[in-house]
Amino acid sequence: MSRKKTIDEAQLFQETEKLIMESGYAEFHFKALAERLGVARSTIYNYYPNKEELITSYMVRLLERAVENMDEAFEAEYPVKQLISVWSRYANMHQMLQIMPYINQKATPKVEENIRVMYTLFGEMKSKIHHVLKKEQESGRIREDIHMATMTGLLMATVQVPVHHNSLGQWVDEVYELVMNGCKG
Amino acid sequence: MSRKKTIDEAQLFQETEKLIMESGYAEFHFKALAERLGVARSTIYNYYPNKEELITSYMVRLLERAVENMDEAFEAEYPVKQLISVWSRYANMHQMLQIMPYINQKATPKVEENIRVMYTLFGEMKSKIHHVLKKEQESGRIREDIHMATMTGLLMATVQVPVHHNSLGQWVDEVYELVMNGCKG
Amino acid sequence: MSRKKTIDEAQLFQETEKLIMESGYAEFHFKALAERLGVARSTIYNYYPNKEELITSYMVRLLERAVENMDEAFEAEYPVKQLISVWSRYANMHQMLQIMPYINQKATPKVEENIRVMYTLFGEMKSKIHHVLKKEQESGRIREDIHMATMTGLLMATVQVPVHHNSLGQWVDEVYELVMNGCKG
Amino acid sequence: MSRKKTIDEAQLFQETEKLIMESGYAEFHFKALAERLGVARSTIYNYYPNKEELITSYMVRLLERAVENMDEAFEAEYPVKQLISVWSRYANMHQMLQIMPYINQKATPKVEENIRVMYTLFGEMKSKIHHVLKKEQESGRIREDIHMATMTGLLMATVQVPVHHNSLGQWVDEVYELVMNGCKG
DNA sequence: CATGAATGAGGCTTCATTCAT
DNA sequence: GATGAATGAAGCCTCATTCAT
Repeated sequence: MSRKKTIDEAQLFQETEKLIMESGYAEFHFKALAERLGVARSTIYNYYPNKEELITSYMVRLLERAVENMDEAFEAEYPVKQLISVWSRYANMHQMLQIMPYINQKATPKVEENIRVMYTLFGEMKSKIHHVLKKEQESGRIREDIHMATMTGLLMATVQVPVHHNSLGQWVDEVYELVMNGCKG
Repeated sequence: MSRKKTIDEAQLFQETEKLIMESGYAEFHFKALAERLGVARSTIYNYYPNKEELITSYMVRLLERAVENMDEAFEAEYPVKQLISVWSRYANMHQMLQIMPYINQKATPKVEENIRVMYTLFGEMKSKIHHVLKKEQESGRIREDIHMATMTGLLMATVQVPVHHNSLGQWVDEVYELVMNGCKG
Repeated sequence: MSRKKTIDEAQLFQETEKLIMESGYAEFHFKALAERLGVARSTIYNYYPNKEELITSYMVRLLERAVENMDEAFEAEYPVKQLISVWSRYANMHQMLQIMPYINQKATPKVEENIRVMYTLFGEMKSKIHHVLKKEQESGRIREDIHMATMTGLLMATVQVPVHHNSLGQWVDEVYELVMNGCKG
Repeated sequence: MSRKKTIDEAQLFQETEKLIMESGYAEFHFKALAERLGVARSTIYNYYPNKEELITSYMVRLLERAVENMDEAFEAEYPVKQLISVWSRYANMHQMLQIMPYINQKATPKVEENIRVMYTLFGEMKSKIHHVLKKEQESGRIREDIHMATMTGLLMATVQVPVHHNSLGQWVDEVYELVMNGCKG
């Protein structure tokens, strides 16, 4: 009946991510996006009515997946290590979240909703980490004399530790080792 | 007619920082800045020829101070703790550095130079941390089986750990404790 | 996939009128029209090649009917009253004509023709009113010391008098009374 | 101190009026306006933040003047004639008011306020006409058997009667004669 | 015919920046 | 130096319209 699509949401999200990771949010326009996708700028408006909705929709999806993946930690042998591992796979998510203050959060109702959803997901995420740590405390594998919030914070901050080594696996090993046993010689 | 209001660099930097900390780089315009300073927009151009130069100059100065302060760590009793402490006082610097990708880095030669200087300063900073850690390793207070870069990274990442507790002092204590001895129970 | 909804000119005109009466010409898009008709926007192009042709065609038809109805006045007992009565039934036409300045009159040859036809019909209309008044003058029921154009104009302007009372009939009675005998006490 | 202005509000209003009278509201853009004024489009934004504010501000001023002028009628020898006369001088106002439905009335708070003010002024206007008619009724110069609203409406509608004759004075004479004494022969 | 997809033209706005005083 | 005025570049967005299926 109608022409076949030349782009789809997957491509849209993919280029959105690439664009932001490469050049930051300041360079994220529909103009640039359209150029990369090889379509007219207005075409994108047939998919998303403005850039805020596109980017927040993308971020929601990203967060959703991360939250799901986090469940792996519950069944893993070394839950904390698993957390770090999952978390590291979402390094880009961390960067994406960093741009949230730059988003015009009142653009449209849909945007506001997306933002709300993101906060909810973010809360879930923290809560899952919390649960994992709590369980570990109960089995005596994690100390109890430090505020949970600090430990959670440290764990989440590890995503910022640069990956200098051969493999992500090695990175995870080292970071896990440090987080668990500290730097002391 | 004209009130002949005068501004100086100190005010300029101060409002620049406030503006960015409050609303992020996206809200950092000469328009907004001029309003806060109570001068005409064009007046700012008598001091800085464009916004990139202003902001990068400000950041250079900030970094310089931080690098200087870092030297305290060399003489401290607990050098690593001191590092964390200094570092935490520059939380805003961390946020400022985060906006670097949003800056049009090719604006003018002066901007490019500022960026270069910043990278140099950043290198110095890492190097100082490196030295501190190295010295600690030599005196056996820090382990040697983990890549230095990972430890440095973790240390620098701690600035992201949120401060939930009463005092910054307590925060430093807890983070230091975790960094040194880990989470293990 | 496609529901194969069909539309006809009658629906098209009906929704056109409703749309314009409710929201004015500024809100008259094929986008809105298509939504109300429950068809794809592009479907309308199978009937009318652009919005100017659609709207001018609609207006031509409206005017044609009004002109026809005006003939009733010739046979009526009180021709002037009949005129006012017919005229009042075309209040919406009056509103439609008001949007003419907003139409891009050079859109297509067909549009230009429609506009021409409208002017012709409008002329006919005036001429019919003129004839009615003339005949009334001849039978001495209407004064002769006022320019015919002014009287015609006043008659046509009455359509703007708001209808505050119970019935349209009452409105016609009052306006007719005023037009014939004036406000004088 | 600063450059001298190349345009002022008066010119802005004047061209606004001309533009709308000539081409209708659809052709009223800052682009067209800027061309006529011989300035850059963005310059106009230094005066009015959007077209709705400009146009509604203009209309408010127009209405204000009309309302003021209406007071002449109270002191005039033939108040109703005076009303028609004043009213006719504001023929353009009538056209301007016609475009109100096309204005995006929620553009900004200022626009909303302007609209409110306009309604207030419009109410004042009707009320003044009402008073004049009432006073005339009391002195027996105007009939009492017709709804006031209808007479007010007719009076206000006269602005639509086209001016075919030499002078506006003549037009006023004829229309006044008709309004007072009617068409009857 | 009906449709959904793509597009271009055109209008809206915001700011950084330049300039005359 | 300080200022207010003007401007251009750049991004946003909406529709009418075309086109392949």
